[in-house]
Amino acid sequence: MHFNEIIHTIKERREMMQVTQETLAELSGVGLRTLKQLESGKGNPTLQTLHKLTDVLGMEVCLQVKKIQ
Amino acid sequence: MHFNEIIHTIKERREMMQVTQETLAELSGVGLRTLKQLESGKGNPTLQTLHKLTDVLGMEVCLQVKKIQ
DNA sequence: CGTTAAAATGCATTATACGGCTCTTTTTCA
DNA sequence: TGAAAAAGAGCCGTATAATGCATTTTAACG
Repeated sequence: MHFNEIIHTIKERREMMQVTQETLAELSGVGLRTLKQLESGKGNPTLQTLHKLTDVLGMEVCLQVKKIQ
Repeated sequence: MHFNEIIHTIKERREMMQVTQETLAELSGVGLRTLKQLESGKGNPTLQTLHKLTDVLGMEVCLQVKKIQ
């Protein structure tokens, strides 16, 4: 899963849950500025930030062996 | 997948491939100091760092919907 | 339109990840 | 059990992620 995909997934999931950036920021404990930066594709979030966000979104970060292409 | 699991997976995978921290650091472009810190459980890697490492290890970061427990 | 909510952006500050260098500790192996 | 390799840890400068605040832009809707 590529960087952009990960970011996009977060945004998509948030919108699917009909939650504003502001609300997600509050619920997750991530700064609003940080979330905005992330979703607009500028940023390189830490694992912790990613975890805080995905947690609220009912998702989780994982590692998996790459599929052969 | 919890934080520690992710870190542990990286270490496990590296050892499985019989690669030293030093070699993985070189191959991935991640600083040796950073990798050491990571594997010893101290650290909060950025997505980029994680990506560099997992890439060399033939793995990838992904998001998935949490399973119901 | 005009209004309002949501999202994006600029600026500035603080916290911390990254990384090199060196030294210590642990592990490995003949 | 002693030497060498690998891993861990301290010190510390640099880059940048995280964050707040204010402002601007965009989207939604009457």
